Amino acid sequence: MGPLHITDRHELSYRDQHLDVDFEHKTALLDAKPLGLTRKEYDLLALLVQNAGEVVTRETLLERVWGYSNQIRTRTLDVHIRRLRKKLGQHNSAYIETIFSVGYRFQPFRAPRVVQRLAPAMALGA
Amino acid sequence: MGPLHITDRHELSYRDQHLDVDFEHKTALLDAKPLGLTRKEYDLLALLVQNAGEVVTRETLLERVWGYSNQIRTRTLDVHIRRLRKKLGQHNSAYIETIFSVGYRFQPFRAPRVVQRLAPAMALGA
DNA sequence: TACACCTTTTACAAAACTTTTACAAGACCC
DNA sequence: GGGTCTTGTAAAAGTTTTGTAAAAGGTGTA
Repeated sequence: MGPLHITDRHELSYRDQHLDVDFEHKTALLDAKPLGLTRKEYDLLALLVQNAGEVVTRETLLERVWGYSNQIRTRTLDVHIRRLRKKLGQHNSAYIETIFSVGYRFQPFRAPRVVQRLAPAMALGA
Repeated sequence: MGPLHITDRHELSYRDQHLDVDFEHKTALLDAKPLGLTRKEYDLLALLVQNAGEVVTRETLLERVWGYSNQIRTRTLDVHIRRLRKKLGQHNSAYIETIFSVGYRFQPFRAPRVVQRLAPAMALGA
C-alpha cells in the first residue's frame, strides 16, 4: 500500500521507558496506552525511530513516507510532525528534535547523547 | 607532531583533547558535548580544521564557505569567527588564531606544558 | 448522500540563522 | 604619537525555515 518499506534494521520493536513501537503490528504505546496514530503518523514515527539518534533529512522523510520526489514544496511534513509531537505529549520535544534546515532526529528517552565515544586519549601525560 | 595528519586526504574526523569534529555527520563536540553549530559556523570550522596548522586566507574562506568572489566587502566572516570562538569557549583563542591582514589559522589543542619548577613554587601570595 | 476521519494546503506567527551597520579596539608603519 | 588599515564586537536588520491553527480536500463506509 504505502511507499514505505522499512527494512533498514530488522528490529521487531522499539522500547524505552515511555515509548513502545511494534513494527510488526504497526502500533505504538506511550506509557502503556495506545497512541492512536494514523497511518502517516505511524510511518513517520517508525522511520524516525528506526533511525534513532541520527538525523533523517526532510528529503528522505518526504521520499520514504510520502513518495514525493525532491523539489516538491509542501508543509505536510511539518504538520505531521506537529501532530506526532502532540500525541507524544510531555516528552515530545525530547523525542523529536528539529535539525534546522536539514530534518528531524528521534532521540531515545534519556539516551546517551554521545554518538562516538571519545577514545582513550593518546595524550602523553595521560 | 600533532594528533592530526592532514595533507590532501579526506579525513573522516578530527579529534584532539577537547574538540571532536565529525566531517561525515557534520557535527562537532567540545569536551564530549555537542557544540550546536549552525550550518555556516560548521562549514567555517570544518574548513579551518581541515587545514589545521596552516593559514587559510580570508579570500579562501569567503570563496569556499560563502561562494563569494573576491572584491566583495563584507564583515560576515568576522562575525562568524566571533561566534565560533564564543562557542569554543575557553579554548577559542588557542584554537583560532588571527593572522593579521591574511586570514585565520586553526591550531590543534596542545596540552599546557607542565612547567617543572625546581623550587617548590606554590607561592600563592606572591 | 451523509458522515466521520484523515491528509494536504493555506496563511500567518514565531524562531533560527545570516548579513549588515556602526563604532571600538588593535596592529602596522612612518 | 599620529595616521591608517584591519579586526572585534554588539546590535539591528534582513532572510529563510519551522510551528501552528484553521480551512479545504480527499477517502471510505454505512
